[in-house]
Amino acid sequence: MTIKPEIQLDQFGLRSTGSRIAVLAAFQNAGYALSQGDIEQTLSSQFDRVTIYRTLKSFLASGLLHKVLDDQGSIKYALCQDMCHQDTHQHDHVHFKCTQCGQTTCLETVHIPQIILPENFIKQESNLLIQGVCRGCNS
Amino acid sequence: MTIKPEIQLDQFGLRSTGSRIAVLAAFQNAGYALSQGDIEQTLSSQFDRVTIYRTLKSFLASGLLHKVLDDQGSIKYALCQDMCHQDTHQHDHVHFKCTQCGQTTCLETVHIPQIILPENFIKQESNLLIQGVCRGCNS
DNA sequence: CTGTGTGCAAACACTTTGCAGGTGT
DNA sequence: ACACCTGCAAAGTGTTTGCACACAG
Repeated sequence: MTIKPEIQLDQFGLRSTGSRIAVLAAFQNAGYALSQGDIEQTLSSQFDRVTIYRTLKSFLASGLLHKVLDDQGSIKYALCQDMCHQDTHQHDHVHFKCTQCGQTTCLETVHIPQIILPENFIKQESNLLIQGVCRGCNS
Repeated sequence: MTIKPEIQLDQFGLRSTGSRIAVLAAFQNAGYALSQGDIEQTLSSQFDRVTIYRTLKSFLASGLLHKVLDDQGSIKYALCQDMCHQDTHQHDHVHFKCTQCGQTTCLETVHIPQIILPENFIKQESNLLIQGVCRGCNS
């Protein structure tokens, strides 16, 4: 189920403003990762481009969104899930980008296996992007 | 050991020109992933910025380089290794980006484990970027 | 000689910054 | 009331395209 944007914003210590509610709702509706450009289109320029950049930045900082890597270099964002709260995050899931529909989704159920690094390397964070054909396009 | 740029270019069906030799040599010397900007700096603007973009593009197309993801969205490139030839590629190794020195290296010896995707997802390619502290900086 | 690569100029796309005015709490 | 958010303008950065000339094979 989907939490009402105003409430979720409040939970993350963010003020409820028009643009924030709209951007958050866009993520909730999409269900997949969005870039700044995607959001601008979705909201059909209701809000200034700059505002969206700043909104994304504050969402990232507050822990409402996490970054999703892309093979084209365009950074995308996705909603953090239940295991994530303002401070504790849980992001070891796999991201899947479909080469047909272009959508990048979080596969919450698929986790990044533990990787053994060579001596003296310290791991802090990891990102796994798998590309291929998604369920919807594979028919 | 390092192959002479002219010979390697020829092996991949590319003409030997000044910029291509210089760019390829830059990758050989660096030993880690470079972005367009890194190359421009390394070659201290000996060549036009546009030429470098086009050189990278042709290297990618011919299979001499492969893309390396970055958490900032700036795409980097790294030399393909021995297992790679014009047609057959082998890129299931891990990329490691050091948060201190900023270098992204290919950990050729660390492979991406097999991931089991949900029903009906077809995997074509995968990219694993691990961030942390590298051997050199961890002292 | 021929087709491909290069340099320059310009266009295009993406992101950030400064500032004045508006808004949530 | 106050701090924070927004919109606009502008600058900064990264990447692509068109065209004339140069060069590798």
